[in-house]
Amino acid sequence: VEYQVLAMLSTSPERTMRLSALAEVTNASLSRLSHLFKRLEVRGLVRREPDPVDGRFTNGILTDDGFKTLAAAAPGHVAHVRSQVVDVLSAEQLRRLGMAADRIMSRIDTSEIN
Amino acid sequence: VEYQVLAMLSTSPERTMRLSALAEVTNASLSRLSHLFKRLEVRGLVRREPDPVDGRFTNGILTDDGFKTLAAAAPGHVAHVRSQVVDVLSAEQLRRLGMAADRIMSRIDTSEIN
DNA sequence: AAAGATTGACTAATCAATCTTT
DNA sequence: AAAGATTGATTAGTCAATCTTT
Repeated sequence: VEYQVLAMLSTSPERTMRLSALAEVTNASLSRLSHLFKRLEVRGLVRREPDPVDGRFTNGILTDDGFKTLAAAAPGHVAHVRSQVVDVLSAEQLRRLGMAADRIMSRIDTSEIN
Repeated sequence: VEYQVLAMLSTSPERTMRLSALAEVTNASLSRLSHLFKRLEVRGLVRREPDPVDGRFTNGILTDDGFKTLAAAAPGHVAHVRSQVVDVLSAEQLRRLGMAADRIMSRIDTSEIN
């Protein structure tokens, strides 16, 4: 999830995303994301800013250090996922795995009582 | 994993299995399983015994209390998994999901350097 | 030495309660 | 009140080191 957060931020405009949006795309709870983001912040990889438009939102921003750290980690991370997951399945199998996972996650999301 | 441990024990001869075997079927590390088993033991759901044949093994045994707890939890647990996973996919999709997961897990297992 | 298992320290995730802004 | 987020306490998982038995 830490990698996902850094990666999502790196491809976003201004390298910025709302924490609630990050929680949603990573399928993490808001509480988990808040703790996780704090750890990244302590390490200097991200920072927070209240949304100037709507103060309820908090914007997460990737720092230059965070971008460098992501860039350094990416090749190894991608290679690892490829060798452990992607290369083990056919293109068709991988597509079907993704579809099944999406179905299950959306079912869980809609049935949850918060 | 706690549920899996209780369920596996309940269908084993003498309601007994080696901890290393439990770790393998649940895809948990031996360390994780040891901690988890200790928690179940504190709750009185399982107990340990050294294997009389080979003292390196530890046998995990389901207690009567553990069996009752499992029996009480099973209907709800099964219904939940069914509604969140099984019922969301077709029989064919479910079979393919299982096969893909098995492939990935066995790849991870064989590439691991302990 | 190797296999099975355990331990303790550290890190991460969960859960419920709380706070802020709208 | 509702949405977004945070906090602190508890529980769980990880990692490396260690112990026991073969």
